[in-house]
Amino acid sequence: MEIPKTYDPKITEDKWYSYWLQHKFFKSVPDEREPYTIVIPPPNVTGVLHMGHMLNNTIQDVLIRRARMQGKNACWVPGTDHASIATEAKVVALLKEKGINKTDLSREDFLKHAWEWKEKYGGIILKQLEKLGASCDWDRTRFTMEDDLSEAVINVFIDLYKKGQIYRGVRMVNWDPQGLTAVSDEEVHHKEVNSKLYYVKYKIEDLSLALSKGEGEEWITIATTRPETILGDTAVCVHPDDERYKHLHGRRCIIPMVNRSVPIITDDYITMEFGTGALKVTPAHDINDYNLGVKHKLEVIDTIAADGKMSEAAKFYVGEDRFTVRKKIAKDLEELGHIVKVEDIKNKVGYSERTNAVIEPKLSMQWFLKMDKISKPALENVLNGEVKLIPEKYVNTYKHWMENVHDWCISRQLWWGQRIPAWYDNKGNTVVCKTKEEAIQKLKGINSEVKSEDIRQDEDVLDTWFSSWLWPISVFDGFKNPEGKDINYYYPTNDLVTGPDILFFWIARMIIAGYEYKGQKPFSNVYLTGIVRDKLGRKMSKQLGNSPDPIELIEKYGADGVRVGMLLCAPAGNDLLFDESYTEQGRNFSNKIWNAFRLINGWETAYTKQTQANTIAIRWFEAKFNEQLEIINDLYSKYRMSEALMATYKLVWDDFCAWYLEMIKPEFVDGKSLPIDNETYDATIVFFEKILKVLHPFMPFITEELWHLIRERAEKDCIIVAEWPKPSGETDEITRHFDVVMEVITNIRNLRKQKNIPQKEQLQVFEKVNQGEVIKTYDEIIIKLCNLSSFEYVTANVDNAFSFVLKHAEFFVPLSQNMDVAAEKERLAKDLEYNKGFLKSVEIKLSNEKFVANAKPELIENERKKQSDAMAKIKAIEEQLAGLK
RNA sequence: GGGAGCUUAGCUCAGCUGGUUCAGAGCAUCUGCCUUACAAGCAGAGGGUCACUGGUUCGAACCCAGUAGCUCCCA
Repeated sequence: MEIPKTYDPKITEDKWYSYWLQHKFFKSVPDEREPYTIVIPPPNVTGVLHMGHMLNNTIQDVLIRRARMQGKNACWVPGTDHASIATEAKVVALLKEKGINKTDLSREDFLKHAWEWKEKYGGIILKQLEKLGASCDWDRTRFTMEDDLSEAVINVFIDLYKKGQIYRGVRMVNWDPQGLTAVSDEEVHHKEVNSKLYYVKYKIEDLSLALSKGEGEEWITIATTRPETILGDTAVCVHPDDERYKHLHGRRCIIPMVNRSVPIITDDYITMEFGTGALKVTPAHDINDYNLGVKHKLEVIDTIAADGKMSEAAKFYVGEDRFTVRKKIAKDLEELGHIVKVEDIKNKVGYSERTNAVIEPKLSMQWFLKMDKISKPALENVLNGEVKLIPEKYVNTYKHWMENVHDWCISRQLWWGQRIPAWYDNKGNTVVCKTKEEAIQKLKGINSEVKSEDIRQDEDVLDTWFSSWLWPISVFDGFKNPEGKDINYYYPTNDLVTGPDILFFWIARMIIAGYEYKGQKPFSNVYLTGIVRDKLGRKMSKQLGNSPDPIELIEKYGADGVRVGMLLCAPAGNDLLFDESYTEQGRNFSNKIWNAFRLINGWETAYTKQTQANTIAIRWFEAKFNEQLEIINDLYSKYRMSEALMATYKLVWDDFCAWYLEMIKPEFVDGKSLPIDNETYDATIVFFEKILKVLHPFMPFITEELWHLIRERAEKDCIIVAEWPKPSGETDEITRHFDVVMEVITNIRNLRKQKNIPQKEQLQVFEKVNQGEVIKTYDEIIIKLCNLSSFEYVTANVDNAFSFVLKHAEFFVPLSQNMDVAAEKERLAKDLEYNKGFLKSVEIKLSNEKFVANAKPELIENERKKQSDAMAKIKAIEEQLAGLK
C-alpha cells in the first residue's frame, strides 16, 4: 500500500475518536488504582467553542492523557453550566424574534421555552470538544440545572440560611438595567471612559440671612458627572475643614428644578481637591452617597426605575432614559443659569459583564451570603500551599480579594435558574424550606390564620455561581450521597485548569464550598492559563472579528496541529498572542512524524551484523531519550506545558529524525536501499514507540494511527492506554562525547558550505589529537554524516588544508581547490584573537585573590580547566598560522 | 487612588538560590540544496549595551534603589 507523503488528519481523527469511545477508554469507575481527576470548568450550555476553551481544554486533555498512561485512573468530568443571565437573555431574544414578549408569558411557559431551546441547541460545545480529541468520560456529563444538582443548590441554600449565613435585606446593589437583575460585584467591569464633569450651582436657602449682611444671593457649586441624579439629591456635603465652606455649615440649599431644600452636611470622606470640594449626595444612586446617607440619616429618593428610565419620583423627564436625560437636564440647567462650567474628564464606569449595560447602583431587596467567616479556611489553605495556584503570583491577588471580600449578592431577578426556596405570607413572614407544603406548616406556626393561597414563593433565582461553586462535589453526587463511592474516590480532585478571569467568581468560591461542605479542598492545583489574544495583543472578540473559529482551524491543520499550535504559544502564566502560523508549525510537526514513520516503514531487514555506527547510534539515542524524558517529566510537574512540548518537539525532530535516523539510515546502492540489520531495526521500532508515547498527550490522533501502523496490535492495545516510558536512570557519558562529535560534523558541513563543495563530492578529514586519548568509536558516524572518503589520524599538521580546532584536537580538510591563504590567515587570526581575549578574562579572574578566596572550589577548578583548554587552543592555532605560507 | 506583574534577537518566550564559552530556544530572516522519509523538507549562517540610571559584589540579565513604558486586578 502506498503511504501518502503528507499526513491527512481527516482519515484518522473521527476513526480513532470513535474507536476510543467504543472501547470505553475514557470511562472511569473507582478501583484500586490511584485516581487522577479533573472537573471541566463547565462552559455555558448555550456557548460555542472559542479559543479560550480550546486552550484550557487542550491542557486538561494533555494532563488527563498523560495521567492515564502513567497508570492512574484518569477521570475527566465534562458538563455545562446553565448560565442564568446569558441563557435567559438568549431565550428572551429568540422569543422576541418570534414576536413573543417575556412579560406576556407566565413563568412556567417561559421555562418551557427555555428548556426546549436548551435541549435543541444546548451542549453543542461538548460535541466540539470531541473534535479536539478531549478524552472526557462522557457518561458522567452533568448540567448545573439538572435535578440532582439543583437539589444540592437548594439544600445548600437552606443549610446556610439555617446557619445564619444567608440573609435578605435592602442594600445598594449593582443593577443591570438591561438584564433587569442585580449582579454581584464580580460581574461588574470598570472601564475608563470620556465623560463630562458638570459644575452646577445650588442656591443657598434663607436668603434673608445673607441679605441682612448685604451679601446678595449665595450659591454653592457642586461638580458631577451624572447631572440626571440631581433630581434625587438629598444633601450637599463638604469637608469639615474646608475653609471655603465653613460659613455654610448647618445651612441648607435648594436643589434646582425640584426646588427641594436639603441640608449642607460635613464629612471627612470628601476629597477637597476634586471638583469644587462640594459633593451632591444622592443616596439612591451611588454607593458612597448611600453610605453617607445612612450615616447622616438622609432621605432616599429613588429617581431611576429598574429599566434605567426616570421614575415618578424624579418628577421631571419621567419615563425617559437616564442617558437622554443627562443631556436634557444639562441643557435645561444651563437655561436656568445653574451651569457654571463643563469640563472633559476621564472616569471609570461600571459595565455589566453579561449585557455590557452601564450598571446602575440601586437600592433593592436581595439575598446575600455572609462571606467573612465562611471564607476563612479558603484563604488559609491557599496561603499555606494546601491548594496551589499556578502561577504563584495569583496568590497575592487571591489574598487581597479574600481579605476584602464583601457579602455575596446571590439573588437574581430572572427565571432561568434555581428558584430561591423562600416563602412569604401576606403578613410579611418569611420561611425558608424546600416545598410549599413545608412552608405552609411552618408559616402556620407563626401565623395560624394563613391560607395556602396567601403563600407565595420568592420570584427570584440564585446566581449561577451559587450552583457552580458546588461543581467538584455535586458532579460526584457528594450532596445526595455523601458517603458514595464516587465522591470518596475522586474527591478532592487533582487539577483545575481555567482562566484567571474567574478566580473570584468561581475558583475562590469552590474552595470555600469545598471546606464548608467536605471539610476538604476541592482540588490540589489550579492552573491558571493566560488569556488568548490576537497577534496585536487584543482580546479575541466577536466585534473585532479577530477570533478564528477553532473548528475551522481543526479542519485546516488537524486537531493535533491545532493542539500543538495552541500550546506552543502558551507560556506558563502569561497571556498568549495567538497566530495561525503556530498551528501551521503544529501541522508541519505532524507531517515530520508521519514521514519518520514512512522512512522506517520502508526498510527491508536482513540478518546482517550490526555496524559499529549503528550500535553507537542506538546507545546514544537511548541515553538521549532518557535524559530528555527526565526533563520533560520535570517540566510537566511544574505545569510548564509549552516547555514540555518544546522539549518533546526537539527530541523528536532534532535528536530522533535529524540525528538518529540519519545515522542509521541504510545507504543507497544502485538505486536501491540496502537492507538494515534486524537488531537496529527492532531497536528503532522500540524507540519510535517511545517517541509516540511521549507525543501522545499532545498529539493523540496521529500517534494512535502510527501506533497501529508500526506494528500489528491486539484490539485493546492502543497508545491511549500504553504505559508512559520510564527513564532508565542511566546517565551515559556517550551524550557528552556526542556533543563533540556533533560539533565536528557541523564544522565539516560548514566548511563544505563555505567553500561551495557539492554535497556529493567526498572529502578526506585528518584529526590530530593534542591531548587525551584517541576515541575512534564515532568515526564511522562522522564519515557517513559528512560524506567522507576517509577519516584518519595524524600526528603532524597537514599542509595546504583547511582546518579548525576543537577542544583537544585539530582537524584538517585538504581540498582540491586552491587555498586562499590570505583569507585563511585572516580567519585564523580572528579566531586567535578571540581565544586570547577569552584566556585573558579567565586569567584576570584567577589572579584575583578575592575570587580565589570566595568562589566555590569546583568553580575555580573549572576556571583552571578553561585556562588550559584555551592555552592549548591558542597554541594549535598559532602553529597552523605558522604553517600557512 | 491601592495592589500585582512585566520590559532579554524581527516576533513569542526560557534563563532556578549571582559564577560552565552565559547571553539561549522556537518561529521568522539570509545562503546553498527538488540528496529516492519529509520543500509542510535538508544543511549552514547572521541577529541582542538583557528598558534606563545609580548602588551592592572579586563578579550582576539575575540582588537593592530610583526613573520611564506596558499589562492586569481591586475600589
